[in-house]
Amino acid sequence: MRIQKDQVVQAALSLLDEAGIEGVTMRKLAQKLNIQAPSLYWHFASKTALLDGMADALITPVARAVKSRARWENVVTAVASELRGALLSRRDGARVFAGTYIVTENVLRVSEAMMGALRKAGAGERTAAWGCFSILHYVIGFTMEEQALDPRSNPEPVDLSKRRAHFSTFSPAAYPNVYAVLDDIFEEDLDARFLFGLNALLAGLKASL
Amino acid sequence: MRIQKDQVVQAALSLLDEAGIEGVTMRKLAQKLNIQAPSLYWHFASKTALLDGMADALITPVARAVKSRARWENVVTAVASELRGALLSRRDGARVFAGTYIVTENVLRVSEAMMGALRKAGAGERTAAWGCFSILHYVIGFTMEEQALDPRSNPEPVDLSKRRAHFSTFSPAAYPNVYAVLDDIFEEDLDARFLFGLNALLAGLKASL
DNA sequence: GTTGACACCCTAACACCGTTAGGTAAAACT
DNA sequence: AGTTTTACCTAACGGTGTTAGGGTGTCAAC
Repeated sequence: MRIQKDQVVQAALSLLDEAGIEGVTMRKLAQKLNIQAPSLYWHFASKTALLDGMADALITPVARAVKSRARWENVVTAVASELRGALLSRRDGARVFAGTYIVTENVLRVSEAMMGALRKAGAGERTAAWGCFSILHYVIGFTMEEQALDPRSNPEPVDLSKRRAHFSTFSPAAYPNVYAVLDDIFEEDLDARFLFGLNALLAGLKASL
Repeated sequence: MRIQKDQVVQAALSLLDEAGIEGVTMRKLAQKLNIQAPSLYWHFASKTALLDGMADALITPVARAVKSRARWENVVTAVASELRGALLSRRDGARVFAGTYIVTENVLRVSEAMMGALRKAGAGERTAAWGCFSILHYVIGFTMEEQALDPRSNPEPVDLSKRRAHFSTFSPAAYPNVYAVLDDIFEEDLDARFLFGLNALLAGLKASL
């Protein structure tokens, strides 16, 4: 065995960081591994399968060491934050993950940790299942948008003043409420914004126990 | 004017329904309009610009007739549901929307409606702004996943029994909580699931007013 | 010690992609 | 009538995922 599947995935993730999701091509990846592009098809049936492998590798660290002793809210928050962190750890990571639909041991482990916490909190089957998915959807949606605005992902970083200037091309009279909260729309503390929504979701779920 | 920008977008959306997001190519779109592919560049500077136009057209109907007289929770729920409906109205609609980052009148109108409702409920600037985005992220995350499993989007519809069978390849002992709530994971009433998460989020926001 | 299987990689090529350069006919404006 | 603008054209470039079919080294079995 000269090259293993896992090495290909690692090289692909490294390429992802360098070139972004659009720059991950079979030829460039092959070049990184000092082989020819068609040889990659020995390891992966298709590029989609490769992206699935990348997505799976991306979330491998999540919920690895989940301490179920903690209070259930803290467990859920920790897992959600770890997932966000994992997606953010690579350029376009959220896009890669959202673009695939995989059911692997890693995905199950994350779900298990979250559903376990919810059930421990006294949630019924339905509340645990749907609540878990609601949280995951929020995390993915948030992180995708967060990363789309990340300067690292964008060829030319969108600076804040330009975005505000673009907003000014619209009539303030037509969108009074948007203008009223403009400062908070452009707030850059994304950790705080993430936790705000997550806590709201969590509080809502807690109320329906 | 033989062909207007709007006609191109409409044809592109029609092509999207027929061929999916991967099937939307400049050549196929040109064929649909009885012109040659490079001519499309007269109307759009790039394919990305075209996709932006498609995303914008997709959400045009949302929050068109929002009755701000209603109770604020109902306004938020209505706008969120309309957004989900708009994304679901076209094959891969959520993927198209999530793949772009646009700030247009249509986007502002949706935000305005939602933030207006939140502020009317007594939310501070920050709660209104961040709460609005939390809801939008949830809607997009949910709808993306919903549509990824939609038989219409998938070449070969993933049937339920196969997905359950795939789950059985994993050890129930390792994932007891997942197995305990399996019936609810596979519940097919997606309207109910959507509203479940939305209501939780809404309840959480209400508590922090 | 030869044979065969298998793992891993190769070259060549196909059909398709987004995009650019440069030209052309018709319509609109002055 | 002359000029500009609009809306299209052909030809072509460099890139994409993927397939077909062939090679070469390693390692076990006879």
